[in-house]
Amino acid sequence: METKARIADVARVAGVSTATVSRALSLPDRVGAETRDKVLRAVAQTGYRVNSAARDLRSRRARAITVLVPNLANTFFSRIIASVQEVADAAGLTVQISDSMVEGPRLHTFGRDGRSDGILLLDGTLDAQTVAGWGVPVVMVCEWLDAPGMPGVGTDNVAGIGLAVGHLAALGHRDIAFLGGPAGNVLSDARGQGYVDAMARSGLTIRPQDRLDGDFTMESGARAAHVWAATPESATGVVCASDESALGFISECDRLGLRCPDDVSVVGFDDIEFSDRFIPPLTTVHQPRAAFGRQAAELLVAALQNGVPLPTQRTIIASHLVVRGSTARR
Amino acid sequence: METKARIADVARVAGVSTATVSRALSLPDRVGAETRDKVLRAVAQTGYRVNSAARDLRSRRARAITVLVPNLANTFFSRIIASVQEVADAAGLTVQISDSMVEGPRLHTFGRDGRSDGILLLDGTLDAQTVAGWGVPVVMVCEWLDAPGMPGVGTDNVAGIGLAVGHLAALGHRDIAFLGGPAGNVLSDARGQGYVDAMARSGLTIRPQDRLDGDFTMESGARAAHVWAATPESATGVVCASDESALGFISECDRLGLRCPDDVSVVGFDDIEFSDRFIPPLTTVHQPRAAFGRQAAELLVAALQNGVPLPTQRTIIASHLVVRGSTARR
DNA sequence: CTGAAAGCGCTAACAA
DNA sequence: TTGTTAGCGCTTTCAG
Repeated sequence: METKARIADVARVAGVSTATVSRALSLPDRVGAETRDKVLRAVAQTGYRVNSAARDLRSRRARAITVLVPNLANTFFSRIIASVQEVADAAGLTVQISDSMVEGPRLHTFGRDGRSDGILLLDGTLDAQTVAGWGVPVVMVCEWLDAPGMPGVGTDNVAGIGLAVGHLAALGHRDIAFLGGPAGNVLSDARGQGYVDAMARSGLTIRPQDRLDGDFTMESGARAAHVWAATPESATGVVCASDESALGFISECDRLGLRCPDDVSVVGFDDIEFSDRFIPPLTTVHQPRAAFGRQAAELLVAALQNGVPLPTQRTIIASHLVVRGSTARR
Repeated sequence: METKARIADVARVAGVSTATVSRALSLPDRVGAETRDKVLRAVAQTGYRVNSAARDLRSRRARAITVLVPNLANTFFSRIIASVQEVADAAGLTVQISDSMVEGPRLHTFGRDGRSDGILLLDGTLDAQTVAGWGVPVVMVCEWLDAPGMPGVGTDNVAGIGLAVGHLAALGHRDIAFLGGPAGNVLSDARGQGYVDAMARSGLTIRPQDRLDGDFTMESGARAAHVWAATPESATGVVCASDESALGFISECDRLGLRCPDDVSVVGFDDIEFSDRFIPPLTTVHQPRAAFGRQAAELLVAALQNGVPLPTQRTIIASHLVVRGSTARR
């Protein structure tokens, strides 16, 4: 039960060969019931655990998948990861979570280092060539790369923002601003496009001052609040590219003496846990994060375990608007 | 540059032995400059990456540490993990993040499976014997186990709550309630004790209705708000065992038409990012999360790489009160 | 400073 | 159903 029992120790105690121990543990069906019991007893007695380095090396697979997240502090990701864990657990796979914002060389070792058999990538800012170089199946979640043919799961961001703009327009808002995400980010671009499309569709005009810069963070939302408040004839409704920036915006407005939704209506995007508990509760575009994680993980697991080919395009899961207290009739 | 170059391929291209390639990569000093260049060129040309399964097996170490977190959705943990990453990166170690809430058997394989050399444990609810069975160095962060002699990094929770109670008392509050954490949790217990101690120290009495049940979550805070609001002569100030529960409490009060801090003063514990942006901004006990992560990681890395023995007790890092807008004079 | 050779602990063929 | 036999790809003595 002590330091480190190896498979040979178990074999000796059970009175069988190491191959039989190995089989009893990973392919219980291919071993006699009696033998299996003997082995399991020996395992318990010796406290044996397989050494995965040895197993991975020999079997050329790690029985693990890696989830690459750009920013663990972003609460948006945690719910996704939770459902990935569920699916992976059910399939007998270990989940490793890693930061995709690592410096140069290490970024290239994912997959190739033999530590995981597949990757769930939640970061759309990586170089497509780097990703291709990983040499293991990759499924994108939420974000995506420019590279064509990559499997992914996410929502229709253009349509999502359309919901938000439509809601504000229906409430009588004519001047609707957009608090964007970081430049170059695929989500920012799509959501920005959704704003343009939806404004046109509603017959509304976008004025220069209606474009507010942001980067998804609360701080950027707070900064945008200052810009917005200092603008003459500023918009009466603001659609934000993320919940966090929306919360930052409302919070800073409050400090400036401007109330939401009395002085300004604000819509977020994501529906993170805090949004429902904010004061006022945030009207936002809900993203089915659990479904993202589950579907992406299922795709990857099927590819890994049953050789099911990965799709060559994104799977789109619809978002919907959750109307709460941060928006009001103009 | 293709599928999978092995060390032998690099050796052939460079015209040296595999042993030399290995040395050139991990012990550059013990190899001639010219040879090293040849090898590095061959590595670049072949696109070689070491197979860590093979390396880990042979060298009997994984060059990785595991961070075990009970709940990734809790934003409290992310800042801690970020600084762990920094320290580990600097030491050339990989960080693996895993969920400590996994079911039975898998819980026993951490450390013993050869996938990591040490563990940072952020969950105080695990069985001490299970942890001991991991067979690798473990450092607790924030929470701790009953087992004596375990190294850990955290704050003085009793003192922290004392700060909160003292603040409310100084503001003239006489009836101060405590919204607790989950029963049996070490943090809950310590913070509950801090409440009892501080109330006594301030000469204040704890009435039965001043004890509000919670479990650190926003929802539990919201439930407590109902209980509190329905109580006659309810407390004028509430100290909460976590920021999330404090936010839930304030939010639900607001829905009940009760304003913070006008109708009730609320103090949180943790100082998560959202607290500063809540309306009102939350007065709370700040926990130095980055320092927790950094110190714990440094302890572990020193033990792993330089054989520095781990301390046999917790390292305490002081918390401090951040006064914001959720508390007011009675 | 470099090469040859021997495994790390395990699983996958291949036999029996 | 079980055992025997080879390695998986790498690092590490041990020589030279």
